[in-house]
Amino acid sequence: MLKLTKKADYGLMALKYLAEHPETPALSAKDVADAYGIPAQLLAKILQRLTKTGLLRSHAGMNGGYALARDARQISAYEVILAIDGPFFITSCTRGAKSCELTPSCTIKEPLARVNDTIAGVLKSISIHDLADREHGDAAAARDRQGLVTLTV
Amino acid sequence: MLKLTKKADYGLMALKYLAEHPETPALSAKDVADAYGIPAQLLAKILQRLTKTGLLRSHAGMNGGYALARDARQISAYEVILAIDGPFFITSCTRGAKSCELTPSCTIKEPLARVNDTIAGVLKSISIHDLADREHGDAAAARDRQGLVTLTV
DNA sequence: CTATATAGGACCGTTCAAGTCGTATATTTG
DNA sequence: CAAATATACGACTTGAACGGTCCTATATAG
Repeated sequence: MLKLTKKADYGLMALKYLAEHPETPALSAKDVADAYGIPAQLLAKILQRLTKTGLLRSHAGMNGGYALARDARQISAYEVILAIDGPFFITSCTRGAKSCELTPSCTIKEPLARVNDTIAGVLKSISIHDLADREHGDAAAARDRQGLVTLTV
Repeated sequence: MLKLTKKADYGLMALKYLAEHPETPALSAKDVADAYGIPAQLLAKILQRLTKTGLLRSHAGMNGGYALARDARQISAYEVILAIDGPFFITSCTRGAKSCELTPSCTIKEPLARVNDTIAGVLKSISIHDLADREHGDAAAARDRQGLVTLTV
């Protein structure tokens, strides 16, 4: 429980891979799938979804494939997960939902909604660029050393 | 996705309810279930599990039931979720696991493991007491005002 | 002894993630 | 043009996990 779906995992891995190969104009779903040993057809659908939500740009035909629609720094893990898995909520009953099935009995939701927000905040603070090139001495590495994101719950 | 199971939800609600009724020596699973409209048998098994993990103390027979084994301040949401749903990990491949199926292809896991730790940290910082009595002017309310927990990612 | 509880195993239905298949369409290249 | 390569997309299958019920055994208060 509290798991990312494999699709979201695959999506993040694929975007990271694309971010690591900025020289190539486009990489096919098969290219990426082979690189990670992911089912190609499944990854294709994931990338199609990311294209529809505007995170990727696609090009059909030979030598076609996918490329990041924006700079890797401008794409957050949150966006990717949201695009693939849809909105996530820790609790069954959301704060936004007008009425939970157990209303008003479910008094637990308000505090947990804040946990939810915290998680979202963390995911928003992580970019595809952070996932890639973690070994280089850049912002991501600096974050490693002394902690960049500070959240208040 | 990234959802708590209903069982964990129920467990948190039940503990909160117990924390709100410190005067009664014990509340039966049925009492709590009725209070929230939760299936009694299901809740019973959840409470049994929490008893086995030491978060609750049980007493069979008439006027029996469950009571918190510790002060509500000393029981974290993390413990409850862990007891009910087992260890949770954001990614399929854990940092602890010696080899993920995709090793070494899954290069995404390290950054996400830190997200995982962050979430765990947030859940550890929330006690059953925080869930209950949120309206009273205590630590929980103070936390509302200016933020208590500060995490570094 | 009886009513009320916990304890716990067996079982079932539904849902959903994960993956496959098939087909239509676009595009490059020979 | 034709063939090869890709995206686009809907339908389908399979397996596991969640949510929930049922049944039985045991403990205990009155």
